[in-house]
Amino acid sequence: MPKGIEKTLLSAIVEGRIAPGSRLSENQLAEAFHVSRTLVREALTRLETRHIVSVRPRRGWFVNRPSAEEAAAVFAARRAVEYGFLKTSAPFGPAQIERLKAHIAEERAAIDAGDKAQLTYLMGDFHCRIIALGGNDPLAEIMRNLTARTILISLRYQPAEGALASHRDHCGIAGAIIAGDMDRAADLSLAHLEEVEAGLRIPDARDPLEDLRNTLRLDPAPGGQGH
Amino acid sequence: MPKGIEKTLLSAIVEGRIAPGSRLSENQLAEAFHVSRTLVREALTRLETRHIVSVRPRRGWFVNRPSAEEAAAVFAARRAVEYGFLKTSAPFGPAQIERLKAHIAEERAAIDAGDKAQLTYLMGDFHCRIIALGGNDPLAEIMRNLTARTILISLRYQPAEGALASHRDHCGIAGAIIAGDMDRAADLSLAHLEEVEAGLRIPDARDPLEDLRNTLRLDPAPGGQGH
DNA sequence: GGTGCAAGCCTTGTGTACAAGTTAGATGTG
DNA sequence: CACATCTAACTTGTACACAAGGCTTGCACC
Repeated sequence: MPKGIEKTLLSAIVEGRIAPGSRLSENQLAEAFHVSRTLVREALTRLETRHIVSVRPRRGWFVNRPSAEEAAAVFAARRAVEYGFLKTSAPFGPAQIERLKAHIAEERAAIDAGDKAQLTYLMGDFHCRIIALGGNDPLAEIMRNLTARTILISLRYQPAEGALASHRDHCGIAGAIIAGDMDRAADLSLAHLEEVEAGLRIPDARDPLEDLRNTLRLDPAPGGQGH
Repeated sequence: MPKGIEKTLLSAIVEGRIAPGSRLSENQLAEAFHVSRTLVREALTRLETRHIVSVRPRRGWFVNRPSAEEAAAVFAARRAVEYGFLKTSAPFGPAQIERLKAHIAEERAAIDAGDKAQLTYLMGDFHCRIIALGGNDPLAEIMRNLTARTILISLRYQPAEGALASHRDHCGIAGAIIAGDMDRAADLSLAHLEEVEAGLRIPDARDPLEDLRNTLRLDPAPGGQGH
C-alpha cells in the first residue's frame, strides 16, 4: 500500500499539481488516503531518499525546491548518464524504434493540445523512455529519479516554455537513434541538455532578496482543505 | 537516528560482515540498536529503496542476493555512468589528483595487508571516489548505490580475487586521469568493468540446482544471538 | 512407520498513543 | 499603539499494542 501512496504523490508532484515548496502534512495525507500516519510517513521517507521531498524536524515535509547548485549538479548528472548510456549501447531494434516514434507522436499531440503540465512531464519522460527502452532497469530507475528532480527544477526556474525547442531537439535525437547512429545521438543529447539548462531563469545566487523570499514563503498549502 | 542505523547496516553489509541472503530481524536489530522497531523499519525501508535489502511479506527482511540478470544490468549501468562521467568531465586539478594518488596508495596497503573484505570494499570505492572527486553529489550518490550493489554481486559470485588485476587496472585509469587524458580514462574504465564482470563465476542460469539451493538456504542467521 | 492436521510461536503490517518541539495568536503591559 | 510574553494548537518523532499470516513442531490417526 505505501508504494501506491508514494506513486500517487510523485505523480501529483511531477505533473505539477503540487508545487515545489508545498508543505505535505502527514495528517492531511493520512486522511486523504484513508490510512494512518505510519504509511504516509513510509511513503514520504521513500520520496526523501529520492530527493523529491525533505523533512525539517518538527516543522513538516516539503516538496523540494532545488537550489541553483543542485540544479546544475542534476543536469550534469543527467548529461553523464544519458551520454554514457547512448555511447555504451547497441543500436536500437525495430520494436524499440517503434516505441520511440510513438513517444515523439505523443509529444506532438501534447503540444497541439497545449497542456503545459503534461508537456513538462513528457519532455522529461522522453529521456526516461529512451533509457527504459534499453532494458536496463537500474539505469532506468536512476534516470527516472533524475528526471523527477529535473521537473522540480523546471517548475521552479522555467517560467516560459522552451518546450517547442525541446521537442525539436528530441526529434533530432530520436532521428539519430533510429538511424542507428548512437554516437551522434549522444552528442545531440549532450547539446540538448546544455541548451535546456542554459534556458533556465536561475536568479543571481548572490541576490539576498531571493533567499529572503524563500524564507518567507513557507506553506503554499498542498491543496483544498476539504470540509 | 534512523539514518545512523541505515549507515551502520550498510557498512556491515558492504564490508562483508553480513552475507548476502542473510535475514535481518526487525526485533533483533531493534534490540541491538536500543530502539523500537519503528526506526529499524525506517532504516530497512531506506535500504530497500537502494536495492540493498528486500522484504518478503510476513517472512522477513533479507540482504539482497543479486540475480545474474541484475548483476549484468548493474554492471552495464556502472559502465554507462562511469564512462559518461569521465567523458563529460574536465580534467582533474592538483588537489583532486593528490587524493586520487592517496586512494591508490590505500589500495596497495590493503593488498599488502591481505585483508580481503577491506580490499573488496576499496576496489569498489575507487570508482566511487573518482566520481566524488568530480564534486557532483547526485552522481556520486548514484555511484555509491551502484557500487554497494556491485559488492553484493562480488560477495556472491566472486570466489577468488581478481583483486590484483583490478588494482593494476585502477592504476592505469588513475594514471590516465592524472595525465589529464579523460578520454583514455573512460575507455580504460569501460574495459576494466568488462573484465571484472567477465571474471565473475555466474552459474549457468538453466541449472535448476542453483535455484533449488537458493530456495532451500533461507536464513544463515545475521550474527551471534548472545545477550 | 508414515501422513495429515492443528496449535503455538514468530514474523511483518498497521494503527494508535503519547512525547517533544515549533508556530501563531491572544493577552497583558509599557 | 507597540511590544514582549505566554499559552494553546498543531507539527513530527518514537514507542507500543494488536492484527494477520507463515513456519515449525508435536500429536493423533491411519
